[in-house]
Amino acid sequence: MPDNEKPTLLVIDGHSLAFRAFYALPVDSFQNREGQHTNAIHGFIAMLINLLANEKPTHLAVAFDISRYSFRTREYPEYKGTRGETPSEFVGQIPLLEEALRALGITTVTKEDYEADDILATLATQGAAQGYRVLVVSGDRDAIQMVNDDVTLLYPNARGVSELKRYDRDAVFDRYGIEPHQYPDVAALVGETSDNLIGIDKVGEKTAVKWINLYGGLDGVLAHADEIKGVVGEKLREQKENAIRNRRLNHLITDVELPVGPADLARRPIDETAVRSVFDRLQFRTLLERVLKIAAAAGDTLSTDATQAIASDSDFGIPVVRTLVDEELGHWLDKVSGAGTVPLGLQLEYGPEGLAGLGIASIDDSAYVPWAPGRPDYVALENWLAGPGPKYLYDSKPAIKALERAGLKLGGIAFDTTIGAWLVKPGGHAQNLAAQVYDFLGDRLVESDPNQLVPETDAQSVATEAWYILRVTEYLAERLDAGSRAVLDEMEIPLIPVISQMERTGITVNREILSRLNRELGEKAAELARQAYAEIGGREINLGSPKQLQQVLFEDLGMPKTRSNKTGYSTDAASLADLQEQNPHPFLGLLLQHRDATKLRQIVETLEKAIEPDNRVHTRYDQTGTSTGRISSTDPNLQNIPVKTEVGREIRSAFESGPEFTTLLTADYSQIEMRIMAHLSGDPGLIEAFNTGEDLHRFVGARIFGVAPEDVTPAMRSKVKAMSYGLAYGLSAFGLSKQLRIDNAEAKQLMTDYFSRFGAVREYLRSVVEQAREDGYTETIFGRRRPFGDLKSSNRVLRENAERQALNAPIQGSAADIMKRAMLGVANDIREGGLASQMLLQVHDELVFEVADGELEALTAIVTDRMSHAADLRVPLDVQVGTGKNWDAAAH
DNA sequence: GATGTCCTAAC
DNA sequence: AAGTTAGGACATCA
Repeated sequence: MPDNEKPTLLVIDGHSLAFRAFYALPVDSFQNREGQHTNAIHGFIAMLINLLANEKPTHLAVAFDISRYSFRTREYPEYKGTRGETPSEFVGQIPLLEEALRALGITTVTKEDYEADDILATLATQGAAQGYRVLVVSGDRDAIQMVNDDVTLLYPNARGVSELKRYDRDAVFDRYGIEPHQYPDVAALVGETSDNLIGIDKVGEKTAVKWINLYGGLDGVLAHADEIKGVVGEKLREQKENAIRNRRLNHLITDVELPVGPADLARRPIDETAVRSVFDRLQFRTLLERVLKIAAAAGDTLSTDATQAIASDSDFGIPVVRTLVDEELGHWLDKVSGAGTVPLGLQLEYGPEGLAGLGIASIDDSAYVPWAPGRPDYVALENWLAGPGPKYLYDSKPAIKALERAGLKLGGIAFDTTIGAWLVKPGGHAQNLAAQVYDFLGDRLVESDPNQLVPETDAQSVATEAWYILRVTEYLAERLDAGSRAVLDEMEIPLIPVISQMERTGITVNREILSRLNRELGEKAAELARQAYAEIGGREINLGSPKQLQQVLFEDLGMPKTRSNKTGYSTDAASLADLQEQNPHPFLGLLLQHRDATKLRQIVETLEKAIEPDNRVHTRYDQTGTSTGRISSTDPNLQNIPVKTEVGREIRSAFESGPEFTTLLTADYSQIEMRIMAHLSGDPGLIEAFNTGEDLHRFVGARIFGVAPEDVTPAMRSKVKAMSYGLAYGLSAFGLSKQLRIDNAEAKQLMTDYFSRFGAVREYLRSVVEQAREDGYTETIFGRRRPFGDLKSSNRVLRENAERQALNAPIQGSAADIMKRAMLGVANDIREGGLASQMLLQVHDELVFEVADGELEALTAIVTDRMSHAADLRVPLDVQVGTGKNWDAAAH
C-alpha cells in the first residue's frame, strides 16, 4: 500500500508533552477562576489540535506514566533520581488533561510498572506491523530508537510544544550519524543526565558515534574494548558496566501487554456536552470553539473529506481573508460592523511608503483592504475608521500616526492589546503581536522577516492578524478586573490620542544654544582632563573607564577601598566624595568635574541630533513602559533633562516656544507624593501640614525638632526633607544615614522622632505591604493594580525588595493616575475651548505647554483647574504655574 | 554585533 | 541597605 493511503496512527507521550507545555507557557497567564493552573493543559490541547489538522491521524492514543516508579527504578533505584520535585503548579493538571482527552474521545493508555515510552514503543511496533503509518510524539530522546521506515518521531524543540521536529530515518541520520536503532547504544556510552544514567567518562556523542560506526554496535565496542587506545580506552574498560546497565535501561519494551491495540484507537466523535463542561471549567473559550469546529467538520464519522476540511483554516476559526475595495468594501464593512456597533479587529500593513493596507476582522469574517492613496472609493472605510465604531488594535499609537500620514483619522479605539496586556501584567516586557498570540492563545503567528528578501514562509495577512487581535482582546478582557477595566477605558485608552498628539507636536529647541554649550563643555572637559592627567603623573588614562580608574585610584595612588561591585571597587560620585574626605587628592575633584562636563556634553549632543527639520524635538512616550503607571520617554528621553545645576538650566533654556506662539507655560504639582501619602494614611499631622499652607518641610521640621517653624534651620529642613521622601521608597535608617552623611544612631533617632509625630504614616506603610501580601497585588486610588509575587518569598533579599516596591507602588502610581486624569481634562478643555495652545511635554509631575497669542489667561485657568481637581483628596492639590520664553525661564 | 556592567540624568 | 525610569561608554564574548 502506498504510504499516503495507509491509515495514520498517532501516539503521544502525555506526561512529557504536558511538561514541555508547562514550561513553554507562562504559568501566571493560565489560571481558571478557582486558581487552578491550566497552562500545561492549554498548551497540550493547542498542540493536539494542530496535530489533528496537520497529520490527520485516523487512529490516536495518549499514553501516561502511572507514577515515577517502574520496572526500571526497581532495577536501578537511582533511575531518574536527579529529577527534582514536580512544580506545584503542574500538579493537578494531569488528571484534568486526562478528563479533557476523554471528553474529546481520545483513548488514554497507562500500564502499571511501565513508562509511557514503552507503551508508545509497543503500539508503534504493532502499528507498523499492521500497515499503519505511525507518528510518535515524545519529548524523550530514547524515543529515537522507535524510528524506522514506518515510524516517525515528532520531537518538541527548545521553544516548547508548538514546533515539533520531524525525525524520520534520514533526519536521525543527519542529526546523529547513525541508524535510529543504534541510538540507545550511543546513549548508553554517553549517558543521559536527565535519567541519571552516567556514561563513560570522556566519551561524548562524537566518540560514541565513531565507535558505533566502527564496531557496528555497543556489543562490538565492548568486544573490542582492549583495542581502544588512550585514556578513553582505559575509561571504557573501567566503566563498561555503566554502559551495559544504561543499555539495559534505555531499551524500550515493544511487547507490553496492553488492553488496546492500534485498531481500537480509531478516532471517535467527541462528547460535546462533556467537552463544554470540562473546557468551561478550564475557561478555555477559544480552544472550545476550535474543538467544536473540528467536531462539526468531522461529523460523527471521520471520512477523508472531513479530515481534509479540518486542515483548512476556516475550520479552526481563522476566517478566510477576502480582499475588498470600492462599494463591495462599504457593504461588507456595514454588515460585519453591524453599522458600527460590533467591534472589529484592525491591523495595518506598512510598506516603504507608509500605510500599504488594512486588515479588518470580525470573529468569523476578515478582509484585507489594499491602500492606494487618493482613490475616491474609500469613503465608507474612512467613515468607519474616523467614526465611533469600536475597534480593537495592537499598539494603536503608531497606527494613529500612520493613518494620519495617509490622511485618515482613527476614532473609536475600544481596546489596545498592548495596553491591556500591560494592565494585566505591568512588569512584563513589551511584546509583539506574535508573542501575545503565542503566550495568550498558544498559536503561532508567522512574522515577516524584513531581512529576508525571499521569505521562507509567508507571513499571514494583516486581516488574520486583526482576527487574532480580537481573540487576544477576548483573552485579556477576561483577565481585567472592574477597576483595571475602568483604568483602561477611562484613562489609558482616551490618553492614547492625547499622547500621540504631543509626540507629533514636539517642542522647539534652539540649535545655536546647544552647539555653543557643546563647544564650551567640550573645551572644559578637555581642560579638566589635562589637569587630571597632570595629577597622576601624566598618564593619559581613559577617565570614562571604571576599570582604568580603579587601577589609578586603588593601585597606583593606594587610596582606601570603596564599596565593591562586580568588577572591583566603585568609582561612583558618592564613593569619590567619601574618598575625598578620607584621602583628599586633587585628582578626585577634577575627575568629578570632568564627569559632569562630559555627561552634560553628551546630553547636549543627543538633543542636537534629535532636532528635526521643523526645529523641534519629538520624543516618544511609552505608555506601557513602567510597572507603576507612569509613562516613560525615549528617543530622546525628555524626562531627564538636567535642572539642578547651572549648566543644566542652560540646557533647559534651549527649549523654547515655537515661532507661532508667545511663551511656554509650565505647571507642576508640588509634593504630590507626600500629599498622596497624607491622603492614604489619613495622618492628622501631615494633613494639617498641607492645609495650613506652611512650607511642608518647615512644618514637619518644627514638629520633629520641637521648635517654632521660623526656627527650623536649613540643616534641619534638609534632614526632614530627605526623611519624608525616603518614606515612600521604604528607606531604612541605614539608607538615611548614608544619604544625609550622618551616623546611624542619629538617623535612627530622626526616624523615631518622625514616626512619634506622624505615626499614621508608619501604620499605613505597614498595612499596604500586609494587604499586598494577602491580595498578591497593590492598588492605586483609581484602581490600577500591580501584582507582587515575592512578598511571600523565603528569600529575604527578594522579599524585602518586593516590600519596598509594594509600599511605593500605590503612591507613585496614584500620582501617575492623577497626572493622567489632569492631562485628559486639559486636552479636553483645550479642544472644546478651541484653543490653539498645545500640550508639549509631561515630566511625571510637570506639564509643559506652548501658549498661543492671547490665550495665556484661558490656558492658565484650564491647567490650574484640571490639575488641582484631578482627584479629590483629603488635602488640596497644589499646582505651580510659570511662564517664560523658554523652559528654564518658565520654571519658578 | 550583542550583552552585561557601571555610572548618571530626571521625578 | 532607596522607589520609577532611559541611555551612553566601556568591557567582553561570539
